[in-house]
Amino acid sequence: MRLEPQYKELLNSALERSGQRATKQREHIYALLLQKRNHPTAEEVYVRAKEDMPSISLATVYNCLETLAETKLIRQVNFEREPTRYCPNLTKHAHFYCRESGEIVDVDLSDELLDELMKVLPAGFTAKHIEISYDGACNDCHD
Amino acid sequence: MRLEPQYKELLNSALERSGQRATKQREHIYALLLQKRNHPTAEEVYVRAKEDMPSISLATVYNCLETLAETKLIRQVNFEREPTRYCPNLTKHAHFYCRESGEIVDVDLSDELLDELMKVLPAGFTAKHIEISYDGACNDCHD
DNA sequence: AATTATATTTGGAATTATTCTAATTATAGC
DNA sequence: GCTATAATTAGAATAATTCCAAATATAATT
Repeated sequence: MRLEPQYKELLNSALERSGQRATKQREHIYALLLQKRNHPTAEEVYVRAKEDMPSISLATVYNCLETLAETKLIRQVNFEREPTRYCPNLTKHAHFYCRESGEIVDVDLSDELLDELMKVLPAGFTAKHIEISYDGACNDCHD
Repeated sequence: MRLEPQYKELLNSALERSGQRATKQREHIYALLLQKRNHPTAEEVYVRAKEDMPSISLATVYNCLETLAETKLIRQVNFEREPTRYCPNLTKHAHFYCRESGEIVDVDLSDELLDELMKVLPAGFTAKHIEISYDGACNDCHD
């Protein structure tokens, strides 16, 4: 697995900005998230990471995911009663979870819609973050 | 603690509809969620439930919360890396979580806004449920 | 009101996801 | 290359939740 130059640059500058070091493990995990964007859990990332880096540990996978999330290179995605999943799509989007096929799909959100969502907050409240999760049936699983 | 007649009615018919029995424990837990609407975790519900019903077990608290959620008398509320919380407000609303004070506030959502959120889904996708969570600073904790 | 079938509760063990810990190893700056 | 410090590692610990099998309660029937 290869991390494309523009992403390598992005990773290095994000790490440097936050005073953290570039390591093989961080690069590898970032690369595999970018390469197959299927919202894997930490456990799934671990399995995939070991294919090319058999000595990596689960604790390191958690550490790397934490670091990448902290530096805003990836996002955490949560669904009810599910382990946390990880997503390298940095555009403004929500997630749709099809409980039948298990598939998770990114749903783009316009700035206007996000603005409207901010406007419904009570006076004096400011949100740093909105998480929007849909769940239902995807087009392969209409019921 | 007393469950008001209209809620007792609501509980009994919901249980009957789904072929489940009315029990002291279910009634008690429903009553305490209605009485203090602060989005407690299962553990917090357990502590409060024991005040008036010392013999209740944690497993039962989980069972009752599960039953109440299944029958749509309460909703589960999830925040990143937090235990599930429970909410008896059945109107359409989102949740705002103030990480500083720990307070969770209901945010009413109009049907129009929910409609717009449904419209941004890709063709062929139908959502049974949308969960919207804000997090930031509440009016007591502006930063 | 007793009997019975079945649902529910209970305490504890098991599981799952995640975090912590202390020793080893790697990195970046000199 | 040396040194200081950060990151990785394996395994233990924790937190939240679910599972299990025995005891109990409920609702329906006699």
